Amino acid sequence: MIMENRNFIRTIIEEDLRSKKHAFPITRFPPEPNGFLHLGHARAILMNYHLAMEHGGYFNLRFDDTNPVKEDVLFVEAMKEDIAWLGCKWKNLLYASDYFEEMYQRAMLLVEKGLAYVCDLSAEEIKNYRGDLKTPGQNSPYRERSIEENRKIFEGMRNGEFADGERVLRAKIDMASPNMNLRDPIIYRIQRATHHNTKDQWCIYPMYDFAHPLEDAIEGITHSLCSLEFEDHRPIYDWFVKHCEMPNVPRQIEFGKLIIANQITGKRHIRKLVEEGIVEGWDDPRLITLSGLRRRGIPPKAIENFIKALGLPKSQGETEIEMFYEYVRDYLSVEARRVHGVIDPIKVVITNYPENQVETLEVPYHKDREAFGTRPVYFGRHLYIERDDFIEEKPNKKWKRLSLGIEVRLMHAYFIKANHVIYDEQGNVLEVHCTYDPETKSGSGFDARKPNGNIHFVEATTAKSVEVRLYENLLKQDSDSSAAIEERLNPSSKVVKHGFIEGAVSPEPAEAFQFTRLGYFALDKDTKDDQLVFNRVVELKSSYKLKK
RNA sequence: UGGGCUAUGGCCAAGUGGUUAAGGCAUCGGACUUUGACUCCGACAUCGGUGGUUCGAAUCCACCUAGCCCAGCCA
Repeated sequence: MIMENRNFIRTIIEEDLRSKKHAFPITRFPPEPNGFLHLGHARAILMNYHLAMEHGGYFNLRFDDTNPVKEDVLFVEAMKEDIAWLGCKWKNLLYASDYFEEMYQRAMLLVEKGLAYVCDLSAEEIKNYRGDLKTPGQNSPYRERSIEENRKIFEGMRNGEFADGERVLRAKIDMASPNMNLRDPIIYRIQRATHHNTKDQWCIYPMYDFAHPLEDAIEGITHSLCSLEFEDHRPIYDWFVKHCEMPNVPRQIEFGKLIIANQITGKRHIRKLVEEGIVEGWDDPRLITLSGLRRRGIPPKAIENFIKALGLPKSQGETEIEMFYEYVRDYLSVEARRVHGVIDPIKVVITNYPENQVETLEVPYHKDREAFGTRPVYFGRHLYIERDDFIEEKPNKKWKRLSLGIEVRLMHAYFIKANHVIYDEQGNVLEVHCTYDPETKSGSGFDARKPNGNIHFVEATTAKSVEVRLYENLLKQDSDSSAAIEERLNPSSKVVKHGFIEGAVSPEPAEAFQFTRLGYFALDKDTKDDQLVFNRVVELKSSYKLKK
């Protein structure tokens, strides 16, 4: 796979390079540090990064921290970790707050040019003067203040002479514009709050529409990518770059953000789930936050492949999570070591195998990746197999597993035949007594009989006990997206099982293994010395349709 | 007639006047298989609608329809 779609932004960049408009592209990812990044953000991060790198340019990480009341260093650290994890290396780590002085000076330039004025209207009044979608706005009575007066008051704003919300600085554009963003947008507001970077140095903070184009221009960003809802802001973006006389002229280009169907990404919603204990934190493996995906064991490269396959459209769709999982499988299929694990065990006793004897078989970690080496797999009288792999009576000709009187191959070991079943008081299968045929040892070339399928197993006396967390989608499959989240929750989104894995395997943190025939599993951070804990990353696909 | 944007198979998405309308996911067949996985073959759309321009249109024009965004001193 790993098919990368063409996209219109790449075309624009290549044209700009060909026409010598730019020598190389400079992009940026400009998050506001006010929450956690999720899979949707991965499109913006990876596309900005790769589009720049592919064309010999570079990529900046810039925190758009212009609103201290919503932001926190906690989030900047988390975001840095997530972005680095995705493999995106920023050339410069920057903060909008680094430019507060220059922004102030540029705003003053606007004042000097008669293009900005201090407005004393209250928030409520400004709203009323703005008109609505179909009605033009009215000019503020303060719109024609003298340049001298504006300069003085704006200085006063900076110096803390006014209360929060008492005055704002506005750009003088057009109160009758059909584009609401051009109706004399506010560019500075007074807000006494301690900023995570600049502390109490400022009591006025620039608004996004003013700050963002300046940030881009200051850094020499060539292509400023953002999502569709900012299309209406492009005229004002260009207006500020021009009238603030910025030497570099970045170009804003909008694309459709990545939305994954049937997932929870809203900060409010996730916070609520966390507070109510429905999920275990922002990094719960059922969430598609980047930290959740990381904890679950999703390889970052799989995210990159997925994002590249999706492309960068100008339209706005909703992608099914299954497509993402397929890219995870695609990657892990090649990269994950294989190991036998039994998640819902039943005991098998090989009655013709000596007690207290265990033999060792050398088995490759991946049959197509010799470099992965081999591991010792043990075989003995006492084994575990998957409960689903045994049914007393073979149900139909398609059944390729163990049944009474039926012979299957234990992968990498021997053929066994089931002879007898022992039940517990409730009538559940407790043990299956089998016999093995020493002639059928794997690798011996035995081909006199064909087994009724191949199943995996774990030798009981050497096995490591593991806790396995099986995840399903947090929300029910076709849940009505207009319904309340509480009603859409999938009650079996997390199921904990206790099973066994091969004794000789030592899992590395964050490494995803394939548990043969079951799926991919990675060690969770809850793992303790005496208890391995695995998360199921994704199941294997199966064309087996006789599920109960 | 506020403004801006989008519309290609169940989902994602290429395509910018001449292609049998890429590719991926899903689905359905089949081959292979010591993972019912992987891999491999094969099947699977006339491009929101209607008119028009053209020798020729998903690609140009007109009208229509549907959806999304904009009235924070949020980003």
